Amino acid sequence: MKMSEMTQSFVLHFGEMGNRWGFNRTVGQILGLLIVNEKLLNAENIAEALSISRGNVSMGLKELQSWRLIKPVHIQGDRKEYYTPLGDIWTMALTVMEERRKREIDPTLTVLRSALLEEPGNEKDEYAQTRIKELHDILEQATTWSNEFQNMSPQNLERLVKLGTGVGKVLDIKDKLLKK
Amino acid sequence: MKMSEMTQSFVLHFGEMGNRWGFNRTVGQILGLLIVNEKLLNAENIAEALSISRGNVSMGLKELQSWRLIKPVHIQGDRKEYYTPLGDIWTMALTVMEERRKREIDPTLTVLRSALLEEPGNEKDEYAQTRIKELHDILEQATTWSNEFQNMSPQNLERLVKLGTGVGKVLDIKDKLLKK
DNA sequence: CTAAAGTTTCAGTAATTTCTGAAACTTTAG
DNA sequence: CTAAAGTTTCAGAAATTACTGAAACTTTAG
Repeated sequence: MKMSEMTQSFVLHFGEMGNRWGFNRTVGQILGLLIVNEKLLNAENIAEALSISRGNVSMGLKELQSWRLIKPVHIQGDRKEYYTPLGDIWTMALTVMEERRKREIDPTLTVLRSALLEEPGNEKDEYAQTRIKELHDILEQATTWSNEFQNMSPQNLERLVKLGTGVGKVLDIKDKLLKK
Repeated sequence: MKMSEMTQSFVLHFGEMGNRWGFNRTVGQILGLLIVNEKLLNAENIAEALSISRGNVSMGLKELQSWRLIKPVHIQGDRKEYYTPLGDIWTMALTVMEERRKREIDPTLTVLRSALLEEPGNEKDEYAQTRIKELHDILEQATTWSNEFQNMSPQNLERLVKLGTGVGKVLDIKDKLLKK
């Protein structure tokens, strides 16, 4: 499993980026490798290609599965597990979005909600609660929206995205509708 | 600068969350504290309230300014700098979005673009490039979209968000309109 | 059922990130 | 200009996170 120079540099950078995207460097590299490789890879291939330990690969594959980004594939007559990305790039992007929401927004919402349930003890607390409420409302809205995305048909989703710089137009259309 | 119990627990959790949102624990705590406090705070107040070192506060304030989330305020006749959140919660949410895009998506796009410029050396590279192109297109689209958000008028933005679960419906309706 | 092939776990170690506190630097009142 | 007040920097320490590799575990061909 020698990587071509292009793949090599892509995978390396993808690892760094994975860092920012919510998983660690090696997990990012594994994902990059699986995305960019047409052939299925097993844990051994991956460890060799990335020069990381077998154990680390195992952890990484597990994490990527928990993100629902890859899946194991059995090959007839071979005892090894092979891995492949789950769905096309579009699906993966949506999945990453949703998982990040779960990991970043949901826990914050929980905290904010419990703060809002408390009885303010004084004016300072009252001020605090109004700010917390604002935060809460925004995050809740973001959640609603993210769900909307997940449930939209792929075609509609694509059309919405293609609308690109025309998101504002959607609003105009809504106006026209309401006037009828 | 003693925090009420409510503030205390909010700030602590906000620190943990800040972690996931792109800055470190103390930076998150500082931001939480500034958001939830009506009164302006100076570096000393913050260090005391959070029991962290003066130097660390200085670093944190610097980072929050680099995120364009807070600004220093001079008070007549006081030599200390005071700090306050920059803009309302809504603006801050947009700012965080944009800054994250800059830090997460933009560098990735750069890497992908340079990979696409290379001449594929064989079929494997060709396959890799098609996947990389797909990724590139999605991230570019996301960027376009994020810009759209930033530039939208606050009213339209609010209306779009309020649309909530109705974004899909608007598309359906658009279809009907176009058929006429 | 056995043993070979493969995978996962986890304790210890390595690498990275964050934090402290003292020294260096900057600003301004007098 | 001086010194007091305030801020920033940064080297080293502490805390956290990631990685290795060997041992434990699981699966399956025969």
